[in-house]
Order: sequence, then structure tokens, then C-alpha cells
Amino acid sequence: MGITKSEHFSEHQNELANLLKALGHPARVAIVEYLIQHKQCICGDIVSELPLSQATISQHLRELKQVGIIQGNIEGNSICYCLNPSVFEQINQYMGVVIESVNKNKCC
Amino acid sequence: MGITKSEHFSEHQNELANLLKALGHPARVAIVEYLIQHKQCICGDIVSELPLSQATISQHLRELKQVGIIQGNIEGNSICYCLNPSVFEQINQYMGVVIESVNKNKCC
DNA sequence: AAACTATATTGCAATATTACGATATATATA
DNA sequence: TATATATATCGTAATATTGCAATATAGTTT
Repeated sequence: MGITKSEHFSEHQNELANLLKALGHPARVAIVEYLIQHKQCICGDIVSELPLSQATISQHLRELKQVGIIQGNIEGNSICYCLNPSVFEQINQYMGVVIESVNKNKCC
Repeated sequence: MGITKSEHFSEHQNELANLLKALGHPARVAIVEYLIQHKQCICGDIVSELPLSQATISQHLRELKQVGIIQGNIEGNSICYCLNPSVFEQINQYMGVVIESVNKNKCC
């Protein structure tokens, strides 16, 4: 197999899983952190900052874009990337609910 | 290839990515949510709640255990599972930092 | 227009993940 | 002890992911 049985799970479960999966690779975490560190949109030069080929980074950027984690605006002949905070807020909120409900029902 | 170049990234980046990757599958999200809904440790019966075979669920449970998301205690001839809130707190904290830093530096 | 720069896409090889049947293991119960 | 129940592991097939060289595309500059 190798195919995830998405149809058996709720839309919410699939969406959340896709979001977390997109962040579930060190190169993509590194891209997010690079965007944070630079405190602004980055036009170009992500490739030179990471130890991966241009093709590979382009692929990772596409995955991050697909789930809305980053946004890319064309700026001349380069592309300006920035983070979309609402996605992180969504994850944050979900984790908050988990934490709250676990703390309310300790048993192990 | 297919092999992630973990050695090129920081320990922190690899750890976070592993954690998020473990949650990046709808079946594993469903397992977490099932544990939340039941407001207590679940001894057995996870298999009958999910539309996947026993072998597949056992595999997913192992992945969740490996990164510390769940804990399993042997209880008679079944196993008692519960969530580990500290992992979720870790993710929550990370997301908080991202949100804060993005909101501080809007530019797109 | 030609050359240059930045990013995306294609094609492919290597490896990882997902899923499950079959089987193993371990405890509980008759 | 034999049988039942619960979970783990093995083996395997199908599919996905990762990574990169080569190439394509699009804008910029000379």
C-alpha cells in the first residue's frame, strides 16, 4: 500500500494532519525559522542558506505554500516569502485544547 | 533518494520535525482525539474504534509512543494508553514564538 | 535581442510510509 | 493445561517522499 486512507477520517483530521505533515521535515522547519529570524519577507536567497539543492528547496517551498504556511509574492525576478500566522494560530489553538483536556483528566 | 538529510539540520529542528511528522497522519490524529474524548486512559478497544486493521493501528501507536506523544502501561492483558501533555506544550510553545515573531514583523 | 538571474518543473533513483494478512507473544480464564 | 483475548512483529505490496541534475520558464539587465 503506502496510500493513506483519508476517506475514513474527518475533514478536520485530514486537514490538521496535512498541516502538521508539512511542518514535519527538518528542512521545512529550517525554512520557517529562517523566515522568522529575518524578521521580514525574504526575497530570494533561501537557497543559499540551506544545505540542499535549488530544486529540492523549491519543492519544500511548494509544500509549505500548498498548506498555507507560507505565502510567496512575485517581486521583480525573485519571490518574496513570508509566514502566514493564522496557520500557526490554528495549530496553537488545537494544542491548547489537547493540553487542557489532558490536564483535566490525568490518570496515568 | 528518499532519505532525509537530518545531519544537515540542528537537533532541535530534527526533533520538532519528528514530533510534527508523528502527528501528521489522520489516523494518528484520530487516535489522539479518541484519547481526548474519553477523558481517561483507554485500556484496549482503540482497534475497534478506527477503520484500520489491528496491525496498522499497532504500528501507528508505536510511532506515537516513539516520540512520546502517548504512553502505554500494561494492565492485565491489555494496554492502557494516555496522552503526554508535555509534548503538546512543547509544540504550543513553539507555535507561540512563531506567531509572536510574525505579528511583530508584518510586511506582506 | 542576448545574456543573466531566480524560481519551477520534469524525470528519475533511493528510501520511507502505509496497510494488512499471517504469525508470534503474553496474559487471562475456563 | 487448553483456549480465548489483546497486542506486537514480520513480510510484503503499493504508494509517497526526498533529493538532485537537467531543463524550462519568467523577469532583468546590458
